[in-house]
Amino acid sequence: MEIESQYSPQETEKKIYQFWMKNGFFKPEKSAPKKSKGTYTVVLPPPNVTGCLHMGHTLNVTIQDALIRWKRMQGYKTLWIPGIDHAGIAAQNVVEKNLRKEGVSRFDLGREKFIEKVWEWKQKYGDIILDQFKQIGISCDWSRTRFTMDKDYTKAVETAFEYYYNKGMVYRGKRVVNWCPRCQTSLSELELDHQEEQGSLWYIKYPLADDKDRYVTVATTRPETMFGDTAVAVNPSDKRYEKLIGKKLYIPIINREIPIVADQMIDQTFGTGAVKVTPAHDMADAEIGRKHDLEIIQVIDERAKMNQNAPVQYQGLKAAEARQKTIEELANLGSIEKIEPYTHQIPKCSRCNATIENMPSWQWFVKMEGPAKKALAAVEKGKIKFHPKHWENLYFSWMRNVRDWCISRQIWWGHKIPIWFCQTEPEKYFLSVKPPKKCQICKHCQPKQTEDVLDVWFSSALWPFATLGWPKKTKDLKTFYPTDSLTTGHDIVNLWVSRMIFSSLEMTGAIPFKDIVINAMVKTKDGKRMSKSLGTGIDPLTLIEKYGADATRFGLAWQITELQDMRFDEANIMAGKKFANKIWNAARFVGWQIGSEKIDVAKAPKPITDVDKQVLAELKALVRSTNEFLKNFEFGKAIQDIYHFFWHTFCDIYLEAAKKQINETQDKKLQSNTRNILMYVLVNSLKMLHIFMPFVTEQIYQLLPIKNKKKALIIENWPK
RNA sequence: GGGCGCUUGGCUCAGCGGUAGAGCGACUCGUUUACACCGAGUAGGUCAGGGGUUCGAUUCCCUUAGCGCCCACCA
Repeated sequence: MEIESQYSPQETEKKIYQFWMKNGFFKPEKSAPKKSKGTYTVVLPPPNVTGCLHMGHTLNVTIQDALIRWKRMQGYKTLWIPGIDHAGIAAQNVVEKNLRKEGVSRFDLGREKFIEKVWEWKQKYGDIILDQFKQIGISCDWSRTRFTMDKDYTKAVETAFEYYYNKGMVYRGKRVVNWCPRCQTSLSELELDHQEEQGSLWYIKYPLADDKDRYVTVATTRPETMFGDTAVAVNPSDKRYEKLIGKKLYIPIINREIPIVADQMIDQTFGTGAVKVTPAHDMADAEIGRKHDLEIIQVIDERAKMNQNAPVQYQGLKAAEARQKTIEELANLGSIEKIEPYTHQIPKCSRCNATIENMPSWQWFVKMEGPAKKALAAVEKGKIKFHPKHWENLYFSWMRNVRDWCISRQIWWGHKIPIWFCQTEPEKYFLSVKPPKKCQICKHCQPKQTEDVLDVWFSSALWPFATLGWPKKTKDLKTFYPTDSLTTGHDIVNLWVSRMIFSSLEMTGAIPFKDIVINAMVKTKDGKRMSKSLGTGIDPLTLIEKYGADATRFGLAWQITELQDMRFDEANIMAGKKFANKIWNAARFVGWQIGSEKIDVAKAPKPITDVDKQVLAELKALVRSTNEFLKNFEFGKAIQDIYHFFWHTFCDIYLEAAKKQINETQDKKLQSNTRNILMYVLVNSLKMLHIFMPFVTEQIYQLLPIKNKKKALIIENWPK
């Protein structure tokens, strides 16, 4: 073989990937043997349309590709379905931000036009993201690529909603949400930034109703919400207030009567141990309010101004202005006991930095009691396993305390909830997936669909089966479902994995997957989060360009342990590049020793010398341990062992010995046997290496003189 | 506030009841007909601190400190 002594991934990788694609090796129909050992299915956690490839994705798909390639070579009918998530508010944000550069808001455009814009974005960037994945060399069946807003997928979403609705599991309720007064939408916790602000803690005296000379002092950072107070809460075991529980207090200024209630939640050591409860404007207070059946009085509106429930002189004031006025008025009344400086975290809108207001709003919920029970049992009984196991704790703790799922969002981009409101009786509604011909309530009005959109996770929860065609009874669904393993980060165990499990049990009656592989979070060497905005992110595409995809994959796989974080060290990628070169040169040497004679590697040659014995025995042991490691999803150990064998046993010891066994003897039998062993060990090493470093290994395979060679290494038989 | 994880040679990490290993890096020597992205070696750690269990602990338990993550309703 006339080959360069330096392996250059950049030229090879593109060529090899095209070769695989052209031959359809990623498709189960083309890659599986006629008599397959069964199926092995994986669904790719769909990246957001907004995203571009980061180290987390790279690690995540490296693992999945190793599994899929391993199973494919073992003779399973393997399918790996890729796709993209429409990413709800994240996508809406990005497009909105882009529009803002042109001085246009989404409200200027209107809903229809805006959604068109998001679709344009998706068309443009969806493919870019998938191309990035291809650069890593992953073997997804691209012909089955799905998007969570595709027509068929939308059908699945509607069917799922219908299912819950018809079973009486969907309801509408008022709940305190995070509201951005500028963006006019509720936001999830993930969409908030917390900023430290210097504020004050005001100690305000609330007089007792039956004895105006006595009072209870409450501490608050938000005095202006006092007009919405419907109780004062104390800890039941707080001696100071024991005798006051159940008595009434007056809210200063407005002199409305409110009860003193007892609640475990109250921290006796904070402030005065007595808390004003404003169920409308505080999540915690809302919880207390629910427990004690308190009235909810909203005093701040959607624009963060005081509404008609506040005293007249306050109405229309911004919350901050109202606070000032409240303090002045309280001071005049002599109701302020003291003021302490207080530093606290203020929630801000991550998009526009406006201060978030908590306020009650109507939302849609799915009852979780039934689904959670089933989902819990599936993991408890071991039908679904977490790897590493301890991650199941995260799942259990969430599932055991799960609250009803708020599935509605007040954004524009997403699946519209198929609920229609009667215009005659506006409180009444009905379900209709298609625009209804007439109102099912009053039979004569023109019903209006809710503006709300479903939580993105509602649709991603259906991913394992909706990608296979559900609710249609497709051949794919029948063949490939349930899937086998799901690989993802621990950050979305509750958001996503849990929801896939119960959704699958509800919709299909089956578990969505058997094994959940939790991959580590990739952090910087100093343990910092990798983030673009912090400038701590590392772009995997740059690494691929610099060292090659094989090296990048190797470097990441090498660092896989059971830990929750991976401190990423680029040195390992460099080691990967060296290793790729080592493999390349070992193969070059073997090819050189052999010439053009085709070697049969179907069976292991018989050893003659001690080194022969050693290398063959170690290879055999390696195959066994590698299978064991992979079965247990211990990828780091697997690649480290293969590396060690290849470099130190095969190259350092056997190759050196082989030089002597071939060149320093006249023994023809020993010479040819040594050549056979060289080729045999090389090819079998390549097979195992292939699942982590697919490109170099395939390239070498293509060049080697082997008898009865398969068309490609990717469909070769896994060593026995 | 609660929960979880981590703390082992310069760096990234294994390991595990009987006084420590790998890769990278460093150093020494060697090799220029597979590979200098190489080979053969060497140095380097009181296994975060304290306490306990034990014949014996890096390994088990408690505790302190630091780091990280998740959850949460400190007004």
